[in-house]
Amino acid sequence: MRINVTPQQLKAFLEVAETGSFSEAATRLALSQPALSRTIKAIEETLAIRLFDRDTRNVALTPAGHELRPIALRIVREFDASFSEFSRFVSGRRGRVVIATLPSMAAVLLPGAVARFRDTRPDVDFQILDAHSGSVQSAVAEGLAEIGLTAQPTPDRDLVYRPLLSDEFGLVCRRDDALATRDVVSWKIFADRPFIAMSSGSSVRAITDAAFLQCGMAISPLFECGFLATARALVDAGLGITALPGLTVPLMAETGLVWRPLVDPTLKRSLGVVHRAGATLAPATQAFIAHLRSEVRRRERETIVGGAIRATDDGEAGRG
Amino acid sequence: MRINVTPQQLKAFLEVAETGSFSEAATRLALSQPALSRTIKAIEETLAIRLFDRDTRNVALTPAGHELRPIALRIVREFDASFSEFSRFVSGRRGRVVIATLPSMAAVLLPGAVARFRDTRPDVDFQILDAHSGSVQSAVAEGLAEIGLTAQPTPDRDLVYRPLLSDEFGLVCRRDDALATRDVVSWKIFADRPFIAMSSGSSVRAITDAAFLQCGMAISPLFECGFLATARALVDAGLGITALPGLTVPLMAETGLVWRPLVDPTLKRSLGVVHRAGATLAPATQAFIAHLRSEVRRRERETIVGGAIRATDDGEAGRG
DNA sequence: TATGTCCATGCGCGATACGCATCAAGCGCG
DNA sequence: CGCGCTTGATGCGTATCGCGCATGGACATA
Repeated sequence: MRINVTPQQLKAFLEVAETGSFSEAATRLALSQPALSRTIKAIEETLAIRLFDRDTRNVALTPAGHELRPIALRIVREFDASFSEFSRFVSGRRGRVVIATLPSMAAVLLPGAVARFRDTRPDVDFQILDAHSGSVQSAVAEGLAEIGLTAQPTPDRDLVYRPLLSDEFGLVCRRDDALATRDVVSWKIFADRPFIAMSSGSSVRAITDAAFLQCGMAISPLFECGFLATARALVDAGLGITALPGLTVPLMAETGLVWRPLVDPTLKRSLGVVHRAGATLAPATQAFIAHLRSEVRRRERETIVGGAIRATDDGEAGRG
Repeated sequence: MRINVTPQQLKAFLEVAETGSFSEAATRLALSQPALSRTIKAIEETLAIRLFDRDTRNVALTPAGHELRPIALRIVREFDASFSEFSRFVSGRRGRVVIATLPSMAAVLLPGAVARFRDTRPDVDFQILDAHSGSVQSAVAEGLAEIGLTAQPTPDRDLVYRPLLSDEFGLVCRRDDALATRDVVSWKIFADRPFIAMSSGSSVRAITDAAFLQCGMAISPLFECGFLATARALVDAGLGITALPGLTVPLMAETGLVWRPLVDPTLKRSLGVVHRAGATLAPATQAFIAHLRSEVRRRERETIVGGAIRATDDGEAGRG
């Protein structure tokens, strides 16, 4: 004899109780009548009590049956409700996405991506922790965030990195700067002009340092900024120029600043998703990553359409 | 693949989640480790999502596992609580006993029986409907009461009657009546003395009518009473004498009335339990019927001990 | 009395669940 | 650095279960 009753059996019991007929209940349950007879018998044996007084003509609940009915109803409903709710989680329609991200991603790519994602999945909540690249990595490693959006991290066997987009570095200067009219600018320009650097530990700084090393230049920064807004303000004030990835362009859209590709060398940072190795991601999170990829593809298409858009507008600005 | 998850499986899931080990959980579940591995795998396939990130060294909940845990806990607890409560019903420790009963049983036998029954089963509630014998029968037949305590009913294929005790008829007169000193009295006495009858439809009246018929006497009642208390008061007032079953003696214990067995013929009414044929009785009700039988046996023992007790006291009066 | 309906049961088959034995992968100790 | 222990996964054989089909028995209706 089975030790416990299953929800299936309770549903069978309820169906018989409701219809007052084994045959009818069996039909509704898509089961043969003999099978249902035995199912009820099995429950009765498990519970050690008769649930229906039945002869060939009538089927009626015993007192025990009456007692069981509300219990079975409650359990079956709870069961169904719980698993239908859980299935919403499984399909990614419900959940919480916790993301650690670089400030540039947080400010530029994420808001629109999250907003559009929630258009179709309003019951997915987000928690966004913005931090510099090192902190992003550790937040993911410690489980504070499920995924991180950051530059390619130092190899770590406990972390998985998958690239999302390539972010090309360019010169940022005032609109009235002579450089503003050039199609491209060489990194060597920083030998002649004051350089405003991002602070150590940021992924941008790592790249600019590498660029100068590659060009054989020893550049001493005029300023070191922790925030893009600071760097932007300094450039705007005419104190110098800087090099920033293209992703940050939208942040300067409303200022008088201009972004021009830097060449010799052309440098890109890889931005992508990190998460713990061996840790399954929540369905909503997986869905969001897929959504991010489509967002990136959309951005790339729009960028290709015309250079004009690239410098003055972007996908985000074009949206309500 | 099984269509639905069983509480068993949820318990297995919770055990693994709690112990963080398949082997340990399998031991606690009294299951082999391979069986548990397959159980978890089955749940994951049913829910179409991975619940544990596991390798040979670590077992950790996935986001879906974290999501499922409180759900599983709630369901399992509800399940266990419901069935442990239900088992109290099955064992007769909880429930409601609805009894239709003759007034004499209601007043004499039942109070003590119910009180003692509830000493050991405090969670069994009682509903007692007192009515005359015909009403008792119909109350049971209509399902208003689960069982009836009444005189043997007219045969009815929808009702089952099982005798509980034999209730001998006796004379009821004032203590200062000459009859009070007799050991026994003949029914013929009613030819010479005013007779106070119970109203038609009562089981007592049916017997007294039969007695007079058997003795070839045509007795016209002085009064017809619906209630025993009325008959008692009339006898007490010296307006006549009456014949009542021994069970009603305790009701007269505090009055100046005396009960003496009536002979020629010795008449007894059979009192017992009726219930609907084919209707399973609730466990608490069955237990109460069994308890009633033991109560009756106890009464009979006490009655046998001495006639003195019979006339002036009874089992009920001896109880605090 | 004949017939139809309804629940129970015998029977056989396919699916399931389990334990045993074994495998593959990591960790720890010597 | 390798051996052994531990742990979860998997192949395999067996016992049990759950189901449908066919049938039986009881009752109501005509």
